[in-house]
Amino acid sequence: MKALDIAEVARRSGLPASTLRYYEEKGLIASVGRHGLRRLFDSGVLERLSLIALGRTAGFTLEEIAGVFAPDGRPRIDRQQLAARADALEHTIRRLAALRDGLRHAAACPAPDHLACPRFRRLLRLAAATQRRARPASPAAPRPDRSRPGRGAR
Amino acid sequence: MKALDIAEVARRSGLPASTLRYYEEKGLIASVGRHGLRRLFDSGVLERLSLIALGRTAGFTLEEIAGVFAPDGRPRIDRQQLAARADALEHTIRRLAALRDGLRHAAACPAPDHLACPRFRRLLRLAAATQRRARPASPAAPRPDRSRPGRGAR
DNA sequence: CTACGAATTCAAGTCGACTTGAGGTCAAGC
DNA sequence: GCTTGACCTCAAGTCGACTTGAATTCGTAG
Repeated sequence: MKALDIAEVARRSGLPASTLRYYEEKGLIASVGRHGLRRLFDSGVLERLSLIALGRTAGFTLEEIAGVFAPDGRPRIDRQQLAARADALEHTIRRLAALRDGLRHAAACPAPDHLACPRFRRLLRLAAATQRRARPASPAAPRPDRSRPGRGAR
Repeated sequence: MKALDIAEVARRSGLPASTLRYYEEKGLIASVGRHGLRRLFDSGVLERLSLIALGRTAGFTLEEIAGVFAPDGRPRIDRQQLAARADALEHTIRRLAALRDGLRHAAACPAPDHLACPRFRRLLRLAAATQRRARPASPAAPRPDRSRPGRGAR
């Protein structure tokens, strides 16, 4: 495990350095030391960043994600809570699957007004029924695309 | 289709009136008229709100959601774009499924440190690989729960 | 007709997650 | 040993999505 400087972590993770500093400040990641002023990260931080990204994709706040790690830094094992989150996630996944089907159908359906299409309405109802006070989720649309590392994609 | 006042729509949709006004201002919904100052909504707005909620769950911004509706208010049929969004969503769903599996496994796995568990690491790698600049997603965690209409969720 | 309470408008505030900018430091190359 | 450029800190700004509050307007019950 050789130490990586922030630029290297940024390059490998695709996150801007500012975000890495921010994450450190929030206690989501930790640097193993400094070289002068400069932070040095252990390469394990990359794995951790993957985990964080994953949690973000699932809609957890940074605080919640931080809560999954024990103070010592390793993932904490509150089996009960983990299972609960998995269940909630399952729920979200189902809603998203319904939306995906709805979109696909809308893209193919010849009906001029989707709201008139029975199939579409069924999907809609299903999705609405599945709904249970969910917070916004996320990454779906083809955006302007400021992809590369440089600017932080969010 | 009888006209509903904002309180009724709020009650039935579970959204606070302030959010409904905000959505109207943003062009996501429209009132069919006024009774004095008071907005009147057509009951179809409820369906539309479901669609909006669904889009939000999938991580679309309000602007993006608004973009899916044609100026006349019905869902617009840009089949190409719809299909693209469905694909992006598919992608997200897969990541979330990986996370769900990871969580379930973590809740069950006897290994003291999940990062040491080969199965967990595999899921992590998979998730990291699947990752392609995705925006935050969402609703997953069991929160403090300020459920009812009153306070807006999120 | 008056009072009450629900709705309205508009400006400002909040929250999470970052980004930006000004001004400072320091290790490495020349 | 000096310059340079990557990094640093800290405060402030931004963006999306709403919420809150003050001041005002009405429809309706009494």
